[in-house]
Amino acid sequence: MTYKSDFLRTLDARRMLHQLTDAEALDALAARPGLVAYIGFDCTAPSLHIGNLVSIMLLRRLQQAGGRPIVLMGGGTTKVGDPSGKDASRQMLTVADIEANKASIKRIFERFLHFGDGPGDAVMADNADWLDHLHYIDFLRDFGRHFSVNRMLSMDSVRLRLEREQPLSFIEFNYMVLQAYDFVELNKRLGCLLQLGGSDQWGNITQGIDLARRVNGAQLFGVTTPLITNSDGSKMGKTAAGAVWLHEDYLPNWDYWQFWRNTQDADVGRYLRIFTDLPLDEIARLEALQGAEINAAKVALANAATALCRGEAAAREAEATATATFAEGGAGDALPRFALANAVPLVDALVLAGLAASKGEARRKLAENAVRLDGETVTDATQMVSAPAKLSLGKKRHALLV
RNA sequence: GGACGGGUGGCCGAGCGGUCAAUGGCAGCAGACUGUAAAUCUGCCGGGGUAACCCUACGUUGGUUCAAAUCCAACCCCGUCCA
Repeated sequence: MTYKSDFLRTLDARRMLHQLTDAEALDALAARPGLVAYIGFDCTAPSLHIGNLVSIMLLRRLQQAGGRPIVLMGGGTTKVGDPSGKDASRQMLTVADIEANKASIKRIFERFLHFGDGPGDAVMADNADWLDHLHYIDFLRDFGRHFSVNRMLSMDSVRLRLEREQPLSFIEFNYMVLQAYDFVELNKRLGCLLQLGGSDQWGNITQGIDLARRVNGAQLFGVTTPLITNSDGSKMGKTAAGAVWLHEDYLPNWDYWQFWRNTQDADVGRYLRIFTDLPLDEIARLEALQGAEINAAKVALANAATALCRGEAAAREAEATATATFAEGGAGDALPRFALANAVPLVDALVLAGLAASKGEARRKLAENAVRLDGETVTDATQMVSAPAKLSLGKKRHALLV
């Protein structure tokens, strides 16, 4: 269908729509300014990662379309743990960890959203504010009676776990109940009418919609995005170092830029649409590039995505470093640097520079002719290395000893 | 509470007294080919050591044995069914 509202039209054009409830009514609602929508973020790690980025972009697009985004920190729900899409229950996080994660995560959103008190400004909420002090019996009587266990058992998040005979504890079983209640609470407190999320959140979202209708007759809406995978079907956002963190403290700008730069050909257009604000006609042009020329599209993607999350300067520095390092065979400023006071054997230098996890691995890589020192292939583990020098493992990984 | 099944390296999953640092698959890393792509092929893939070799590891703790991931005991955890 064609949407009247900027918001849904944009999401559709950028292929960020998976499922939505009552499309026509929602479209009408979104066509008026000031639609309030929320997404919840659990505080399971001190930084969000690429997997959360679609959700963040969703809020950004809402704000760009004149809506009001609510970032809901899961200060309360993180204490319970979402079973969606998982086989094993997450290790229980301590309250102190959750608080620390929350404080750290909050900072990320300021890059993507404008916060404030105006009608279109984003606001931050924390479900710990209402979940931490729930009275169990009251809650069961007021809300618990609206949940059908029969139905909950049929929801993917639960059913798949049970079918695979994976453990599911009662605490996790409660997660969707709490998330449903969040929606009702945000509706009451902030006039929130829409919950956004990844496709794995559909069940949780519809539970909230149903609960609101039963409790106070409100009509709420839900929109989910498709699960973003690489075109080869693998999970997006994994690198050698693990997750691709949005937070600079957990992943340097250079690596963040490189992550996008190394996107597979087949994914470039899709990622440009979802993860950048570049105009769609520009994206169409970039996407159409053939052969080696598509590298230009990848640079554009890396620049735009990095600029959003890390700032323009970071993007420019990373691009300059990439040119100096790959095109010119030299070394750019953004390469990782490691202080080296005295000459050390090559194996130790490789470990120090983070190119090998252990000396054994360093030796193996040397034996594979994978190591270069200032551009020359080296194989002698006992060779002494002193600063300044550029160490390279393979074609892509470089480090400067200074 | 009872019966049965199970807990193995990042994940899945073999092994069920020695030849086991542990088959295989996935993921990952590197090499070749390329375009810092994909696909494909090749090698590597617990730690230390130039090496011989040493150390750590198969839920936990003890035990049997010359020798245990493999046998025994207790305990912890999980699943299925029963109460």
